[in-house]
Amino acid sequence: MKISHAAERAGLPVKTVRYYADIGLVAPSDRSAAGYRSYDHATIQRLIFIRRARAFGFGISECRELLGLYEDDSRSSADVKAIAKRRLAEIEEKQKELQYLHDELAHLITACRGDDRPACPIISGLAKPA
Amino acid sequence: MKISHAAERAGLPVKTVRYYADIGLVAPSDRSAAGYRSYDHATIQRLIFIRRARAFGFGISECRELLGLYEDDSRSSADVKAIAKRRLAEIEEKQKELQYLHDELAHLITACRGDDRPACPIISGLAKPA
DNA sequence: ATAGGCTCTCCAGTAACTGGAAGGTCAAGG
DNA sequence: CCTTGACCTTCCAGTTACTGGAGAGCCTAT
Repeated sequence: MKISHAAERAGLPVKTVRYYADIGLVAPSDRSAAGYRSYDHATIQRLIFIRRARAFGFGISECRELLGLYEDDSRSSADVKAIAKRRLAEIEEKQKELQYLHDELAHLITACRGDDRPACPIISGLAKPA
Repeated sequence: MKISHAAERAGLPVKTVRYYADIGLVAPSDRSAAGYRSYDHATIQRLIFIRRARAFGFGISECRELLGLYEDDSRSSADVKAIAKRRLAEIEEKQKELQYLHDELAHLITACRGDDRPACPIISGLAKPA
């Protein structure tokens, strides 16, 4: 299967599939005589796996780790769980941050009349000290 | 006031202050004979404004817009409110996304026994179709 | 006079792609 | 047989918002 087909199956842009090959994340299963990348079923599965892991916010290096575990039939589920838990903690951290931003910004917006006069609590709020 | 002093007052790394000067976001108020950047009170206020806006997640180009409004005494508060609202919507979008990720990942983690056996719902969950 | 602590500019690298240019390959149609 | 068009290839540059480092200049104190 040539790259555009494989990319479509995996739900990724062609450019990205090529990129993953370049950085050695998912190598094509073969190359045609003309040098065309060729992808078989297992390789496409790997691409799908990566797409989903990325969608979960795992970075490329974490994807590499996870892919290793995915391919390794003798892995322990504890290894995977550890990585996932780390990621979950990061997500929760980010959620707290966002909640804080949200509340403060919403507060400023509520305080702003939004008319054609210059007085604006948003601007003053941003200009404040630390 | 030389750059390190100004950076400290503004709560930014020196490198960043120099960077902001390079991209024309906050120019130093003056240059010494030796070419040293020099920052006065108003300029430092601008740096602080930017730091806070960045902390709110506004991108550099939005900061540029906001800074323009900050400096413009004849601005309407409506202009500022519009930008802030856009940003708030983005934050809320991101929050929904994160919530979804959080729940799905937490679900997978709960389902995983985390022992030394290979069976792992996290891995299978990531490998699943679309 | 020299040591240290500033400062300057410029270059390169980060994460994870994305876009584009220049050129090779392949099947179908005229 | 030739051309057209849709593919494919590689490589280079740009994106965001910095950050680190090299090499060199400046300034103050001892």
